[in-house]
Amino acid sequence: MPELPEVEVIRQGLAPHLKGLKIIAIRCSEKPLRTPVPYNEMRGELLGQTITAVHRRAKYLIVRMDSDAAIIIHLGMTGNMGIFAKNSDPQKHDHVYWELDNGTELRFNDTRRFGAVRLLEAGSRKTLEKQFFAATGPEPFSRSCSARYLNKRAASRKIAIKKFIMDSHVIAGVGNIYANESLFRSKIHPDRAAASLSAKEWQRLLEVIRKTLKDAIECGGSTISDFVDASGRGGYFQINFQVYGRAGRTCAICGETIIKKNIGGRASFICPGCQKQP
DNA sequence: CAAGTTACCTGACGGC
DNA sequence: TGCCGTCAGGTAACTT
Repeated sequence: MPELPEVEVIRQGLAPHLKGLKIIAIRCSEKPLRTPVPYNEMRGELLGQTITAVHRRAKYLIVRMDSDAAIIIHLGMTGNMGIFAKNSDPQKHDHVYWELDNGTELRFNDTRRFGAVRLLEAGSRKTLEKQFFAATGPEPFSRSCSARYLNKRAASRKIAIKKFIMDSHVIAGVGNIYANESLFRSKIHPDRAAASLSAKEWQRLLEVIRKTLKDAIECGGSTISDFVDASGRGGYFQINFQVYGRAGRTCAICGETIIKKNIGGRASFICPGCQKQP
C-alpha cells in the first residue's frame, strides 16, 4: 500500500545508492506487470547510461539517466525497490533487475504485480514527462495545491470527500490510509459531499493532509504488512494511526468506538464522536 | 460529464 | 487437512 510517504522514503533510500552509477545489464521475469515491462526498449535506452537522479512525482519513482531517458516505476499495492549484491539470491516475485557497475543491482519486487515499470525515451524528457503526468493532480506540498484550488475543483461535486481526495487527478499521493487519517484529524466525515466543505474546512484539511504526510515520511512510512524501505527497514507511522484499522477500538480524542464502513469500495474508518454525519 | 463498477493480482485468514 | 470465500487497494477502462 505504498502511498506518497512510502514512495518518498524509498526514493530517499535509493538515491544515494544509485546516483553516478552505470546500468550495465537488465534482466526481467517474463511475467507482465500491470503493463508489459518494456524490456527491449530499456536495453536499447538504458545500457551504458549513468543514473543522475531519483525523483518522485505522485506515487511514481523516476530514475533519470544522463541521456535524459527515465525509468518510471509505480509500486502498486505490494511493489518495492531495493539494492542488492549482484550475486545475492533472487527473491520470489522479483520482476526486474538493473545491474550496476559497482557489483550491486536495483531490483523491483512485486507480489501482486499491480505495479508498473515504464520508460521515457531520451532526448525529449520535458515533453514525455509532461505527457505522462498530464492528468496527475498537483503535489500536496506544492504552491499550486492550495485550499482555493481544491475548493474550486470540488465545486458541484457530490462525490464523497474521501473519494475526492483519493483521486490522483485532484491531488497526488493520498491513498486510503492517509485519507482516513487526514479526515479524522480534520474532524470531517468521509461521507460528506466534496462540494459541501467550506473554504475554512478546505484550509484545515489541506494543512492536515500536509502534516500527516510529512509526519509519515519522518517516521519512515507505515509498515502494515510488509512495506520496507530501500535498506530493508520498516516504517513506524502505523503506531500513530488514530482510525485506520482500528474498528471497534476507542477513539483517543473522545472515547467513542471507531466504526468501519465501505465508502466508494474502500475501507473507511470513522469516529462517530469526532466526525459528525453529513 | 459525473459517478459508479469492474478488472487486474497474490497471499493471508476465517469458517467449516 | 484443505477448500472456499473474502479482503487488501491504486489505477484505468468501462458502464450507467
